[in-house]
Amino acid sequence: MAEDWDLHAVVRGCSTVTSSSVSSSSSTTTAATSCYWRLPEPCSSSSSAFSIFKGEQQQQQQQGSHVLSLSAYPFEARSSIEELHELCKPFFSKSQPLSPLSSLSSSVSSAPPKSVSPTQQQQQQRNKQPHAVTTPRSKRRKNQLKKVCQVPMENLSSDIWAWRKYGQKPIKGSPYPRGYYRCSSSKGCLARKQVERNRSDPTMFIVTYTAEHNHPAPTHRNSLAGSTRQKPLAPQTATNGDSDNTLTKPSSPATSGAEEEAPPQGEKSDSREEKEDDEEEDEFGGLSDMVLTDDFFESLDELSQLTTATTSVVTGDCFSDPFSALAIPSWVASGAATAGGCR
DNA sequence: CGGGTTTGACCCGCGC
DNA sequence: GCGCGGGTCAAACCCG
Repeated sequence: MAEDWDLHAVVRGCSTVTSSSVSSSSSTTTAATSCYWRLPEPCSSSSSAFSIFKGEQQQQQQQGSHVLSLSAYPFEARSSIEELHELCKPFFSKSQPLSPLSSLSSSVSSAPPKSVSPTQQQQQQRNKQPHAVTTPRSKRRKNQLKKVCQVPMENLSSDIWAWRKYGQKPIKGSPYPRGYYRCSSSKGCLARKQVERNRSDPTMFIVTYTAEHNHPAPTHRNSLAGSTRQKPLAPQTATNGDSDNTLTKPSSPATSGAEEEAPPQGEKSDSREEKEDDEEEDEFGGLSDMVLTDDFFESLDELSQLTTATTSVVTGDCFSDPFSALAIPSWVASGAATAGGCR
């Protein structure tokens, strides 16, 4: 299994937004990050949404996803977010009175409230982990609302949360394995994320967020300082013998991959880190709290539908993923930053 | 020692 | 009903 691109590293974000990046519009391919909600049920109109991205995304769109084109640096538009938040209010009430956490699980909870079946009991017994209790396996795949983002390699894993990898699987039809991460900031946090390389565009990664954080974003990315280790290329790569993988990935991609092949940005981010670190705290401290509600996303989704044609770009920028603040390849500094305790 | 990654096994949902 | 594929678990191991 030892896949080529081990997402081993904690995909942790030290994302910070450099003001210089503002200029990046959604149209820039390299820096652009796209996100969209993937709904359990295909939305008939979704296909008309944004066809900004190619390949897989289009496929996903066809599957009923809403695509928001996002700047790689969503937080740039912080002020706009507030505005949008305001704009969204009407939709909030309109869409549904969801309580936090409800939307993501809403689709799940919306399922007929069947009593716990024997199998579920088994599962719950088996699943001792906190999240398992709240998200019985039997339902886990049912109607899960997911947020899918396309993230360029540079921005990969640059979100503010600390993620712990709990699994990796080869995906059929894709040369690249998919890494499974869960939030390690808080034990009870249900947030999960999947990182997968875009087959059609290896430079892009598809990050899928599931569930939401039930805790404030870590003010310091070093909540797990020192835990991220830099994996030695040698040993692992030996097993990477996979033709596919080696082929597509000279060095390893993905989060950790990025870590390994990050050189170009490494130095930059290193220096960048320091100054950005400061920003990071206020940048994310408040923002994440503000934005990270399902209601918000829920309504955003709706909003995106409503405003699709007209304000796609705007919404995109603002609604980029609070989960995955994109900016600094923290992985680059995974060693430096995390080891240094982030400062 | 605490926390992360790796990886094989297990379980479940879904399509046929 | 069956098989496949995906998602999760958890033991083993590694690192700071």
